[in-house]
Parts: sequence; C-alpha cells; structure tokens
Amino acid sequence: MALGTTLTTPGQGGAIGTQGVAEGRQPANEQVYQTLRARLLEGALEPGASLTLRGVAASLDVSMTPAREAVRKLVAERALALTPSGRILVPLPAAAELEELFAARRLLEPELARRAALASRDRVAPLLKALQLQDDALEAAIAAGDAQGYVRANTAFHATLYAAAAAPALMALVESIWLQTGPTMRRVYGMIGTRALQDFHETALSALSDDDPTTLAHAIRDDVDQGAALAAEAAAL
Amino acid sequence: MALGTTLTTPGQGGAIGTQGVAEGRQPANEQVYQTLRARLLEGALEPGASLTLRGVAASLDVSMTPAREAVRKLVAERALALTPSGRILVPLPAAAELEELFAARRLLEPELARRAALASRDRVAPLLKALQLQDDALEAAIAAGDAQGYVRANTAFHATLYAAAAAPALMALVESIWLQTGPTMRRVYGMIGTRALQDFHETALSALSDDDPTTLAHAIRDDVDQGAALAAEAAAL
DNA sequence: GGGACGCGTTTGTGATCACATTACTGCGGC
DNA sequence: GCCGCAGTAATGTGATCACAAACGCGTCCC
Repeated sequence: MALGTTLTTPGQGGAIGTQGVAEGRQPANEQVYQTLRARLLEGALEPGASLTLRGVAASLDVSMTPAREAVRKLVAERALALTPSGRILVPLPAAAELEELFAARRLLEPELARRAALASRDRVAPLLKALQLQDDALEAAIAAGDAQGYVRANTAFHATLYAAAAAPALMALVESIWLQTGPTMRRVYGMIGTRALQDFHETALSALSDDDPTTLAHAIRDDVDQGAALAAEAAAL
Repeated sequence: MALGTTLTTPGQGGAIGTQGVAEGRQPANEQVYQTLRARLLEGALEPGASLTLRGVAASLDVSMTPAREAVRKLVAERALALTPSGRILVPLPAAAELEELFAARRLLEPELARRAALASRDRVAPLLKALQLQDDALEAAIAAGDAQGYVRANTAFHATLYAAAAAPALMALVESIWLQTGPTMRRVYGMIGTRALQDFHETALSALSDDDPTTLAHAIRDDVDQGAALAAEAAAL
C-alpha cells in the first residue's frame, strides 16, 4: 500500500514516546493553540502583526516544537498566515476576502441556528437561559464601549446557540471563519465604537422560545448581514 | 503585549535558519502534505486505516518532523483524526456527520458556482473547454467502473469550475469538506459500482455557456444532492 | 475454553541543535 | 538628504534524541 498507511503495519523507527500527559492535562501544543486561538477570536492580535516561533514559545514557556505545532494548526485554519518566506503574521484579509467569509457565514449560520432550534425543541429552557446570560454580557460590553469584550461575547452567544445543533462538522467550518474575521472585526468595532447595533439577538431568543426555527434562522442571517455591512463600511474608511 | 507577538519585536533565541528552499523547490512538509492530501481526496486511504509518523516519514523518505507537520495540518482540516491517545487515523465519518458535510456543500457550492459564472462572464470559452475535458475523463472513469478515478475527476471538475470564482476563502472551506468526504465517497462509489449517475455536469456546462448563473447553481446543487443521496443510501447498507 | 493481567514494543510529544535564507541595521556614495 | 549596499542578527525548517504512555500479544489462572 505504500505511504506507511499500514492499516496495521508498524513503522520501523527507533525512539520512543509521548511526554507525560497524565490526568486531564492537555498537551503543550494544545495549550499554546488555545491561547493563540482565543486571542485571535477576540481580536487581541492586531491584523498585520507578526509572530515568531521563538517568541511564542518563550512567552508561553514551552519549547519551539509545540509553538510550531500550534502556529501551523492556525495557519491551516487560515487564522494565521505565512509570508512566502515563511514569516508568521496575523492576516489582514482583503475586502473581497472578508465579503467571502461573511457570505459563507450567511449561508452556514442560519442553517446551524435552524438545527439548534430543532434539536433543542424539548428542552429549550436551559439553552435560553445560557443565551440570555451571554446576551447580557454582550449588552454590557456595548454599553462600556468594549470592542474586544463585544466580539468575545458575540462569539460566545453564537457558539452556545450552535452547540445545541450538535453538528461538529458544520461547527468546525464556522469556527474557522470566525478565526479569520476575529482580528478584523475587533478593529471594525473599535473604529465604529459604541455605535448602536440593532439587536437581532432578542429576536433570535424570542423565536427560539416560540419554537420557530425559520424566524430564528432569519434573525441570525440579519445578524450576520449587519456584521458584514459594518465590515464593508469600515473597509471603505 | 506579551505572547511574543511583537508587531516587530524580535524573539530572543539562538540558532538559525531555513533549510535551503532554493528555486521553486517546495518544503518537505508541503510535499508530504500534498501527497497525503491527494490520497485522501481520491479516497486511496481506507476510512479507519491508521498511519504512523515514522511510517509516513520513511515511505516519503523524510524525517519525522515534516511528516508530523503534514499530518497535523490534515488533522486541522479534519481530513485525518487523532484518537484520544494521539494515534492517527483516516476518519470514518458517522452518517450524521456526512449529512452535515453534504449540507454544507449544498449551501456553499452553488454559491461558488454562481460566482464562477459571474466572474467568467466574458471569457467562458477556455473555462468551458477545460471543464469539458475533465467531464470526459469523468465519463471515462464511469464507463471503466473506476471508483477512484471517478472521485478524482469529479473533484477536479468542481475545483476547476470554482477556481473561476476567484474566491480563496470559500474555496478553502469547500476543499476542507472534500477532504473529509473523499475516503467515504470512494468507498460509496466502490459499493454502488458503475451504476448510472444522472449527469448534472452537462446541464451545468450548458448553463455556463448560456450565461445563466442561476441554472448553473441549481445544477450544482442537484449534483451535490445526488452525492448526498448516494452516501445516505450506502450508509444504510 | 475464555478472560484478565503483565511485559515488551511501538507511538506521539517535547527538546535541542544545525543550517540556509531572509530581514534588518548602519554606513557609504551620489 | 535619499537611495542602495554590505554585514550581522534573527527566523523557520529539518534532524535527532529522550521520554512516558498506550497498544498488542502471549501467558497464566479460573
């Protein structure tokens, strides 16, 4: 079969093993990944900023290897980019690319919302409660003019809703998009400031409460559209 | 700012450089990645098969490091999976997951097709020619009962069409989905055999030729639906 | 005869080092 | 004063080694 696929054929090499992942401890590369990922999602990393493997490794107190692993994973998700020469940087998506990403969100997220509504049909109460809490945090961030907090809370709201859909493959696609838009949206909200955003989340919560998947899907679509419009507006500045 | 992001702050470490990527030579990890990726896309790797870093490295005659890089990248794209203990295997998507993947394709691919039609409006001839060639290869594979060839040709057809849309972000999402469905679809077509597939590609080519994006989008949607139906049917066996 | 335990082996992870290339600094020339 | 050039510092890639955990198989006990 070649290619070392083996379907149960051992390798041949020599040395040995994993490095002590006792208990619930997560691997070092995972920890680095989660840290970088969170920063990107909430836009704490400036688009265009550059990272170095040694820098990341040192600041998280690991060796270069896990840092590399984490960075490459994010590059694969397009959350980070490599220059032709291999330098790592936080991508600055072109306007056209942002438009693509929002187009994809607009297609995928209403579907996820619809599935979430259907899946949580009998047992909406806990979900509603969790979403309400996150919407409160979101309102607070808006009131405080906290762009980073807003992006984080907004992401959490959507993530919580879609988690109810129990659709891991779709969720992975959407999360990859969020990672790509995160830094830019943080910047956008920073520019637009505390400007009043129309609240589609309330509509969404009502629809969910009323067991109305279609209205929920529409609300999410409008929410995404609003983000797209803001991004386009900011890009024009 | 911490986290070694630096927006132009050097790391602090020590050693030195890249390993000779002269000319058009591609890095070793990229070569490994492309090889594995092609195998997955055309379904040459059995779902459920296991790989080892040392095995992959040895069969492509590189060290463990690039093999690791490539495998992790594919894991990030969900084209490979890791067991909780870290073993690498070709994922065997559950039926529910396959359904999700096809749902996403159904949403994204018609949009890509529509964009491709719009973007190639003035200059369809070369695109049509390229697509026609690939459709011929596809028909040949069907006639020969070559499941792997069919999957490869079908992917190439769609990839060529969508490339005209010049939408890299959307394209990346769709390619990630293809990587996930590849091994399974190869198996599905292997099971269903040379059974007659309705040819939506001809319809698609006509629509493209007639400058009718909507009909093209519908044809692509039908094509995806047919694949989904087949996958569902095969899963029931 | 079947199931559970134990041991050797394989495996992924993390660390460190070497290297070729790329980016950056300061200096010189025009 | 500004552009271009050299030298140096820094970066990603690849290789190798060490380690601890998981797998797999054989054996023993019931």
